[in-house]
Amino acid sequence: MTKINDDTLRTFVGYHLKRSFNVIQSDLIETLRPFDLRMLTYSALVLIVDNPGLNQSRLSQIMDIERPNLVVIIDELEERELITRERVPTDRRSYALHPTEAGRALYRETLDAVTQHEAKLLSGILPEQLEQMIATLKLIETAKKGQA
Amino acid sequence: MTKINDDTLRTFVGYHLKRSFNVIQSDLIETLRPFDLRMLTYSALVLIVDNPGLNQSRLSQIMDIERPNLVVIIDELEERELITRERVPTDRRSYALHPTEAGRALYRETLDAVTQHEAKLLSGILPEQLEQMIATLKLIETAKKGQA
DNA sequence: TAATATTGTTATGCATAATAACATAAATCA
DNA sequence: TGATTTATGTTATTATGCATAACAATATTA
Repeated sequence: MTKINDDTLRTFVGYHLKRSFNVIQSDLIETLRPFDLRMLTYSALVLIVDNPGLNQSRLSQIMDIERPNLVVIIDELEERELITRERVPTDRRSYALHPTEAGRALYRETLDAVTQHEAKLLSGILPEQLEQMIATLKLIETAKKGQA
Repeated sequence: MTKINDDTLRTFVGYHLKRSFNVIQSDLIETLRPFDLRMLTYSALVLIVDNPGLNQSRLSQIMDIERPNLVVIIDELEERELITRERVPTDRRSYALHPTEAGRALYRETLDAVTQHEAKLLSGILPEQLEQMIATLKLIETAKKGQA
């Protein structure tokens, strides 16, 4: 079983990001499965609980997805009665998104589970090291705007 | 335009990884577009050039994708005559994958382009900082195996 | 008031990824 | 050796993530 050489791809930061994200993503998917949530429905739920009243346009912006893709996510959360869509009197085009009590309860449960799973997965890494990495990731996140 | 609060999601390393990877991925997709390559076809091409003779089973392993998903990728590279599938005499089940001269030429072109684009995108970040981050990313990558 | 922009939506397509089932060939084992 | 198990590549199918075009309803602006 000869070892395969991926040195060329290893010269790319994106390759490392992708591979490590895959590890965390797999863990997260398994963590969310018992709650019948996908990554995007979970993210949306958290953001709605933390920002009650926001509309779909703003939510799609912060989630970095196109508005059409958010519709089905909101549909699902609404159908499960985790959130509500409420007409805004001052702008009848948009809906204000609010969590239901069930939504807030699920939020608390999942937050606990996700936090613990990630902590366990990353338990072998020093907190300072993770903090430093996050600082660099933030720089990358804003790199697009920063440069021409 | 009220600012949206994503502090909860910011407590997760995976959230930062995802967002920063999106930035790099967008850049990479644009970089590869002129060469008519997607991320996966590009990765496969690089790995075949760097490891001539490997088979699809091994390639799918290193690429962290299922074998069925690799088939169409290899089909595409073969149809464009960038690689060849050659029967292995000692194991007639598998194919040895080899780059053609055109495949090696495209490899060189794209390697240049991708390297330059990533360097430009990350030009505002100190090399030491990137190196430190990569070291941490490698730890995450192997975290799954490391823990129970 | 007329033209333009925004919000949510439907429809559609592409890319990534996972699983089941299968034919062919190799390896194991009993 | 022959029977069973395993490995490789493949087809088919499905789920998910993500992007664009086009549209109705409403709001904004010129």
